[in-house]
Parts: sequence; structure tokens; C-alpha cells
Amino acid sequence: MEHAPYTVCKTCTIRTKSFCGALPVRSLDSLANTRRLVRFERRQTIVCEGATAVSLFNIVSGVVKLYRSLPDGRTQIVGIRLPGEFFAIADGEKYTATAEALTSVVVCRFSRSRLKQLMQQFPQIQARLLEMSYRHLAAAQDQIFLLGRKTAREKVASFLMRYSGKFDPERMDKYRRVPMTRTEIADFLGLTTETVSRVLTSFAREKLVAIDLSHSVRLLNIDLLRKIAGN
Amino acid sequence: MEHAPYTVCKTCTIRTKSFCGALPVRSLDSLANTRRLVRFERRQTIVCEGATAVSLFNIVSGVVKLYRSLPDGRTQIVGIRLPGEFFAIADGEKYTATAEALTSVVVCRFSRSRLKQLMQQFPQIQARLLEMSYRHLAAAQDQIFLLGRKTAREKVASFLMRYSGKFDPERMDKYRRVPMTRTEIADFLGLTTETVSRVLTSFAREKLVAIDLSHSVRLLNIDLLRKIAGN
DNA sequence: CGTGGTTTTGAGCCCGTTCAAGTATCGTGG
DNA sequence: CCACGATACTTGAACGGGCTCAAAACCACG
Repeated sequence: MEHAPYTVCKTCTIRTKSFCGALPVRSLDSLANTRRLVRFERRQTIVCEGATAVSLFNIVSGVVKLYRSLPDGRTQIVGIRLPGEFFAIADGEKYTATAEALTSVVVCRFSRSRLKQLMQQFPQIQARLLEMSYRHLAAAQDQIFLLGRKTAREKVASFLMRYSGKFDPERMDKYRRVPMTRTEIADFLGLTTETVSRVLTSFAREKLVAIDLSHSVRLLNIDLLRKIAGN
Repeated sequence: MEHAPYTVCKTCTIRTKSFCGALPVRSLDSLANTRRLVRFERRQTIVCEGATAVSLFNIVSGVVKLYRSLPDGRTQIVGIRLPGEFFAIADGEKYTATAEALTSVVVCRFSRSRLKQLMQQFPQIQARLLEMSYRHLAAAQDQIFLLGRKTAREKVASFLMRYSGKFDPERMDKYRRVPMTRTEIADFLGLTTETVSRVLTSFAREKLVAIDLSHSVRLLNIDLLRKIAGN
């Protein structure tokens, strides 16, 4: 499912947030020529860990999880990317993590080699990508601290503070849905499904959150949750 | 302690490994003009988490740990930087982690603002920095998986495989010393000192490692250690 | 030699896991 | 619209890996 027109970049909702925003409008066509809009549905794999890295993706809408797993089934989400962010980190030749759609996702796919040419032509793009990489690195450091030193309660609270409401731009604030299963949350926090479930029901008993239909979580006491999350 | 001469860049041992290597030799002076060589001894703090980010550091020799800590004392090392690598990641204005010398360290300190000018002049520098950021991001993903999903034995084995021998360029191979205390290793692996010690002595009993004078660890059975480390 | 910091070792405990059973929710087709 | 099965979530009981607390051993330094 491809939205063909090149000209769409001009009206792109996330342009200013993303590296594309570094380009002046008149140069936008050279960018549009090198990318392709692609849509993925929830649970579809976008790239696989270890595959040859040919593309870089920019998220127009939706959310993507990056994860690694071991043959014995242990899985760990190593990053979550929101609209305007890019993904498909390659350590040289190969992707270092698998990317999968958490929601319906529309991404711009760029060929790495053509993007490299484009970056030589427009160094501002590179500057923005570098800046965004720093932000991703800082986010990774957050997660490293969380995984190494936080308790289950702190982990879940941190997760809720960080991500609830980030997935659905329409209804912010109160009805902050997170379209992740308990297993996915567990794989993000280095816990088991059961522990995530237990912590959430205990938060519900303490009136910190409410668990609505289809087990979705709504935040009730954000201040206390923030306190529990620590740092 | 400052090594004044600008011209030193030409003979710098890590130039080709670092972002400086992107510059042609004739342009090296403009780089040398913007940086300052500084030396730190083991345990000296180089930058503090939360401080305003004015510099970026490039490691000429020695090893640096990046860590975060909470007021209650919990500490987590979020990265280790080797010669040729840079550090001092800032999420916008502030450093996101504290940097401390693990060994005697010589660093090139660049002003962020002057480096930005320099990058506009020489976009190749930016390209190298971006590439290195990707590598750091991949390393962070390694650590995230390790912290979230590996057992204590796997963590220690992974640590030994990854870092022993990386600290002392002179004597590689057999006598791979790691100039970190048990507490520091624990803070890197999300464990306690006691657990690190127990795992190491159990490795010693199994003839996987030898524990020499001053508790330094020497690898004996690298193949098996790699297997234990997993992935 | 003492002294002080680091490391090792031991004993007991607890948080989060494992295993297992039961419940809720959703999609599908009759 | 409901019955059905599949999947996700919850709850309980028991276990155990790694933690806590405490003491002893080691080592560097004066």
C-alpha cells in the first residue's frame, strides 16, 4: 500500500519533528524522490535483526517496537519509536534489532545509500539525525538504569509515566491507552507477564490506575505514580 | 595538565579510529585549534549528570565509565567508553550521565559550539559521529538485553568476554586485567558486589578463570565462557 | 605490623519467577 | 445473535536466584 505522490512531504504532519524538517521546503522534492511510504499493520514485522541493513525508516504515524530475542525464547524490547523518530539501527552491515508495528504504522522507507548521498548534499539532515541519535541514546540510558536498578513497581510506574498517552494522539490525557499486551510490557521491563499483571492490579487496588474494558489501563493518580517511578 | 601543541593531531594514535580521522591531514590544524588535551586520573569525575553540557570529549587513551545514580545510592553504569570513542551525551542542554575515569585517561575536550561550527565546515566529521552513535546505540541495546533477560552467570560471562583485555592495549590476550572493582562490575551488570564475587569464584572453581593477586581475573577457557555468555 | 578498604563467604530472606488453574475478551462462523 | 475456540489476562501456591546482613579474609599502604 503505497502513497505514491512525491509532493506529500510538504504537508507531512511530522516533518518539523523529524530530520526532514532540516530541509528548506524548496528542496523537499529531492527528499520525496528517495523515499517510499509504506503501511504496516499491528504485529507485522518491518525489519529483522541480523538482516542486511538496506533501509532506514522514518515513522509518519503509529508506534514501533524494537526487540531482540534468544533462541530459547527470551525476548527483550530494546526500544520504542514514536511518530517523527527513525529506526533501523545497523552496526555496520546488519540490523541490530527486529522492528515490529505496535499499532497501524505508516513509515517513510529510505534507501541507506541514497540517504547517504542526500546527507552529503544537505548536511543539515545529518545534523538532525545526530541530534536525534543523542536523544535515543539518552532514552537507552534511561532504560538501562530502569532494568538494572528499579523494582517491579518502579518499572511499571516508569513505563506508564513514559508511554501512556503517547500512542494515540487524538485522545490525550485521561484516556491514555497503551496498545501493548502484558507480555509486551513485560518484555520491555525485563519482567514476566504475571508480575506486570500483579503490579497493575495492585496499582488498581490503590486507586493509582483503573483497568477498563479489554484490560486497558487509565491513569488516575499521576503525581503518585511519578513519585513511585522515581527519577 | 595540558599538552599544548596543536600539531599533535597528526601523530595522534587514535585519529583513524575516531571522528577526527574523517579530516584530511592538511585540515587537521583547524581541529587542533578547537580542542584541548586534558588528563584525568582513575576515579576522577570528568562531567556530572545534569550539568550544562558545554563540552564533548574524545578519548585518546584510557577508559571512562558513564553512570547514573539515585539519591538513595542505587547506581547503574550506563556505558563504558574506550580509546577513540567520544562521550558526554546531552539530551539538549544537560549531560545525561556522569563520566568518571576508570584508568588514567587522556581526553580531547571540544567546545560543543565550536565543534558544531567545525561540523558545518567539514560534514565528514558529522558523518563519523553519526556512525559512532549508531555503534553506541547498538552497544546500549546489548546492555539492555543483558540487564533485562540474562542470569547472573550469563551477565558476568558476557562482561568478561566483552571487556577483558580491552583496557590495557599493551598486554592483550592472556593477562586481561579489568581495572574495575567488584562493586563497579556489579553496577554495570545490575547485580550486587556479593553476587559478582560468588559467580567469579564459582567460575574459578570450574577453571573458567583464574583469580590472581589483587583479585584480578584472568580468562582460562574463553570458548566455554563465550558459550555461557550466550548471544 | 596495624589500619582501612575491598573481597570473599555464610546464612537467611524476599522479590519476582515458575507452574498451574481459572477467568475475561475477542473473533469467527453457524 | 450466540456458541465456540483461541488468546490474553488474572490469581494462587510454591520455589529459587539473587539480595541483605554479618563476619571473616585478603591486600595495599603507611
